[in-house]
Amino acid sequence: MSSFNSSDFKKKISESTIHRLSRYFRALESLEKKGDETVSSKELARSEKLTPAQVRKDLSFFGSFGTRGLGYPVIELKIRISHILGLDREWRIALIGVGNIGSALVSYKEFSRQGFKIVKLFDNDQRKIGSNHKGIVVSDIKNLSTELKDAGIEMVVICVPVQDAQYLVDDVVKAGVRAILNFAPAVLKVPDGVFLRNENMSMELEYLSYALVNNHVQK
Amino acid sequence: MSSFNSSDFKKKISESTIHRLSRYFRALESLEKKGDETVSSKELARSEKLTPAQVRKDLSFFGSFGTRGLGYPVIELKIRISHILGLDREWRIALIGVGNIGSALVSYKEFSRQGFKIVKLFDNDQRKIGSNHKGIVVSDIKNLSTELKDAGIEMVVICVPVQDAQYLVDDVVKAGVRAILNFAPAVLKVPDGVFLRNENMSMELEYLSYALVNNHVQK
DNA sequence: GAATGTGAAGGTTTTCACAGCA
DNA sequence: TGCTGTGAAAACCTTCACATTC
Repeated sequence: MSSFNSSDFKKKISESTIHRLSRYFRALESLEKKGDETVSSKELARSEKLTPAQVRKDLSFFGSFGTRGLGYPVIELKIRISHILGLDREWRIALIGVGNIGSALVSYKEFSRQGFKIVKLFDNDQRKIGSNHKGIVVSDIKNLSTELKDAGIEMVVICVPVQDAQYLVDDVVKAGVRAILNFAPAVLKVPDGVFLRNENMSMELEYLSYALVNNHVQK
Repeated sequence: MSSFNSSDFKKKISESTIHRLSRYFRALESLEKKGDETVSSKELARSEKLTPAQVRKDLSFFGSFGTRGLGYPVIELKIRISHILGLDREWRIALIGVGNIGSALVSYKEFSRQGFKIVKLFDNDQRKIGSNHKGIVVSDIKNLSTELKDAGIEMVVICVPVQDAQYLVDDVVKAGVRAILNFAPAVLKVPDGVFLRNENMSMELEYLSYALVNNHVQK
């Protein structure tokens, strides 16, 4: 990029900051349930095992939400963060690959609670096509492109074997979807402007294995 | 810690480096399958979307595995990394909470392929206790402590509702287990010397939501 | 007095760039 | 010549410390 004007300038916010916002959001939900009206950076930090300065810095990237001497208003801050993260709306999601992991995710309450609504399922297995999971009928992967468009799908979750992942991602991108969550242990290519995140459930077990073998000192 | 001698001195290796080792390991498995005998940091980097310098630096923390002018020997490097990560052995794992996610994980091939063997299941639901998942009979959570010890369990995977997670972790720690993978969206406390990792599947969807809403430029 | 918001300091991770070796 | 191994530089992220505000 050789030039920019003030409207397309945006300070790069780190991935860690965004992940911590998710955590603050959850902490605030539980404070709201408890009936707390305000919370200090110190309290928020303690509940998430962070430093107060970290909490304040993270929030300061997006505005000044607190009151000096008092702290942050729980409900308002929750609303602000939900807006920043795009959690103040519903997302229409399709899930491809209704195997072990896939069908577990269809029933995963945490997704729907946060506004992530799985509304379409796809598979290539004739025995699965037409079957019903939590009220959603599994579609044939053949009709992927048109059905993704017709259903107004904005995000796709990929739960297929590793060898099928790349060509499915290609199809999904062709259908105009710009956000993909991939559970297959594969490094996938997507064009610029498409957001891809990977969820690798073995990785954390491998970290534990490393920690035990090396008696690694936990930070 | 107020003093150390050379034998317990260990340079702190970053979490990111360990996670990248997992990725190199998988890449090497696939290179081995392809029959490649050597690989350069450049090739490894490209396949994982990293820089060659990053690959070399990561590996250099653990030794000099390559040959100048040539690259790294695929099979030997794979063996070395598997040893560093503790993947050259089997781990005996218990899974607590045989719900959606829990029962999907029991059948998750990637775990067993990597030497993570789920050998015990626990639940507190009478309808589940005694039932059979992939050849493993679900035990009553009441007998957790003795059964964990008798089975020689080294790692525990927690897939229970958020409100049950902390006291179960406490019991697991009391039973002498030092590595825990937690799928509940809770911030759990463990004493020093116990390794806890969290797997939060909503977090990456939230990141995608943030990216779409802010049209965040992907790095 | 209490707690935010934020430049500056400090620390960590990544990248650069090149000496050294096959 | 080609590619590793690695100090040094650059980039990035976290923490400090304090002026500011309620």
